[in-house]
Amino acid sequence: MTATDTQWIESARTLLRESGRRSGGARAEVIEQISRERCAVSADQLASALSIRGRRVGRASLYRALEALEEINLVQRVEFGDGNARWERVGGGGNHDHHHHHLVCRSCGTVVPFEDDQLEQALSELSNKSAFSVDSHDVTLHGRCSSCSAST
Amino acid sequence: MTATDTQWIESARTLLRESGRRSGGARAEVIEQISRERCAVSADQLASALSIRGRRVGRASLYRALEALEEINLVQRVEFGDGNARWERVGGGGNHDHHHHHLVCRSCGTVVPFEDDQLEQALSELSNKSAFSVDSHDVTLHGRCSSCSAST
DNA sequence: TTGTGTGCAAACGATTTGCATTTAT
DNA sequence: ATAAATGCAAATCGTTTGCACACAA
Repeated sequence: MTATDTQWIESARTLLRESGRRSGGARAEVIEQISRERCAVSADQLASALSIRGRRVGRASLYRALEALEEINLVQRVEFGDGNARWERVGGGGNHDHHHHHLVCRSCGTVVPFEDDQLEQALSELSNKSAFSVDSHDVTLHGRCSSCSAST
Repeated sequence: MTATDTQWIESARTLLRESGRRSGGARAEVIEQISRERCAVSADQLASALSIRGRRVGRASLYRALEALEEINLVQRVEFGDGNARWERVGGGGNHDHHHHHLVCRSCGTVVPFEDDQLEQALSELSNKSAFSVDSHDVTLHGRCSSCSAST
């Protein structure tokens, strides 16, 4: 577990408390699991990861935990067009937030994160120009990963 | 109806025929309605737009038409994180394809399209660098539109 | 004719909600 | 003590599928 992970977990606990919420077992497990993930994961993936660790969490609690974390802006919900939502952590105070975007293989579904300064620069200028008050953005590149390209 | 709209409709008819499909009434209506839209629309929006014109189309036929159009790459399915898919036309041969991205108001759900060369430039370089063979991309900026910002 | 296209109704599956119970504070 | 958290089961809701019938080629 990195220092940033720990910081994010701390932020989550603090912000949840400050927003008048209590910290039950299920929610704590979801928070810890998300802090371990390095990219967007589906509700199913979270549930099985927890299950494997012997920390079975009810579906309802899982979704409610994600909803709460989204409300305090520590988690972002993303969709890649396959009809399933995914969630990933954002912010949390660590200096290096691992802000990234996604490459999605339209053949096998693999999701790979990437970062790019020039892209962020363009997005930032765009956000300033915009009539909206922009507070987040997401970019998805769709294509075929190298192994799927090979096997065609 | 612009020249580009007409071209897109023609492409749709041709490509559907070439892919061994027949052109029934429902499908034709969906094609015409999408050609009228200037940005991503949900299945519901399409259904009611057609309904208002007195061209009621079955839900199944609607989704099947969208699926067919997506397969021949004349329509792109996008999701903005609210759990509903939307579709919009792409390509079709017109020189100016109106390739664009989206600003989404997280308060009222309004979707506004925008274009930006610098952004496209960054995305294009990124696609070349990537290990994936990238064939499409989408960018969504989330925030609050001016009227929602005002009324808070 | 021969096989697509169509639309109704039923099926699906991810996410949400109702509710009785447990638990944090 | 009091209200929030939990998890089961039931309810939602967008989307898909099965099927009998209509229609294009």
